[in-house]
Amino acid sequence: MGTFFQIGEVCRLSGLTPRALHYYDAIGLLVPTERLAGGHRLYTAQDLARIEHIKDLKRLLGLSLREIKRILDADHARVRHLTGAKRVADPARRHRAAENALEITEAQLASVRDKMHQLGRLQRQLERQARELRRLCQENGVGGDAARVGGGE
Amino acid sequence: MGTFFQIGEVCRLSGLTPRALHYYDAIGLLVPTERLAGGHRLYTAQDLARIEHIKDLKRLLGLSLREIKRILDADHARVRHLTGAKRVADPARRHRAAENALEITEAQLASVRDKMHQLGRLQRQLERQARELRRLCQENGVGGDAARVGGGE
DNA sequence: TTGCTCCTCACGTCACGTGAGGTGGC
DNA sequence: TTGCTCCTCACGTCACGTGAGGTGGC
Repeated sequence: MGTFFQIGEVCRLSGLTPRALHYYDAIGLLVPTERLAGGHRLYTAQDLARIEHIKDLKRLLGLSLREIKRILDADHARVRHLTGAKRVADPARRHRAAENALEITEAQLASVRDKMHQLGRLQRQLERQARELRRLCQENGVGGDAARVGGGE
Repeated sequence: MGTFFQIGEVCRLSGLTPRALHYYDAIGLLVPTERLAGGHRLYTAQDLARIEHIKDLKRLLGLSLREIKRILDADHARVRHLTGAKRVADPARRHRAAENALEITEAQLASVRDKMHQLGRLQRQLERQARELRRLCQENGVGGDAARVGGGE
């Protein structure tokens, strides 16, 4: 039916290592959709999308794998409750599910904005430092306070 | 002479734990300037500044403590070579030191900008998701496709 | 049979968390 | 003497890294 990827392909596409994927499998964070008789893991395109989500939450927000699992599982469940053919019939419960999902998303957004501010602060600091160093390079390189040594190039 | 901070104060000011500071001391990343006879660590204002730098590089750029140590040590040595009374006499060597420091700073800046872009991408993605969820809340809450259940407040 | 990719132990590492038991100045 | 803060082992944990030895289809 669908197209499957072996673990080697997934590693090339995602930049993760086989060991990391084994670990994600063991803790239930990313269980491959299929397995060959010999035990070889087979991943789908959805699995790849989940991996990208995991990488984002880990590298960009610094969350633990346990927290990431909680968020992704909630997200997945909520999306299935809210849309498509299998969505929850009761509209009140559906409303509650949407509000819950919105809450989680807003929390992540707040975290993202906080990180952006902090990164902005660090950026300005580093830029100031770079300007000062460039000034020092000019001073010592072109019109320094001492004889020129080992000149040109 | 100067004002010293005991480890408890440093923890309240920085948000780190005593164990983390013990560890930073053990690996040589942050060795407190002074020690009491009983072994109690005493930190200076400069030590606190170094801690903030460490926190930034760790939390925002995700560097390992080994990499952070390398950067901070280089930074510290270069600053001392470049400025003040004890600066290196030879202007050619001083120029090289400045260029080296500039290179390290530029590398950090590139990393910061990359992170900002990736965070921006994640932010737009989350905002789109939040908009859709708000739409779903409206649909199910105000003019849904079924009877209203358990209404107001 | 030879490569290649994959597998499962299992021990090592990094950056601490978490008690366990002991010291030292108001 | 009683608290309080601090200390040093030392074992546990999280997220993998790194071989060690074995399986399975072109």
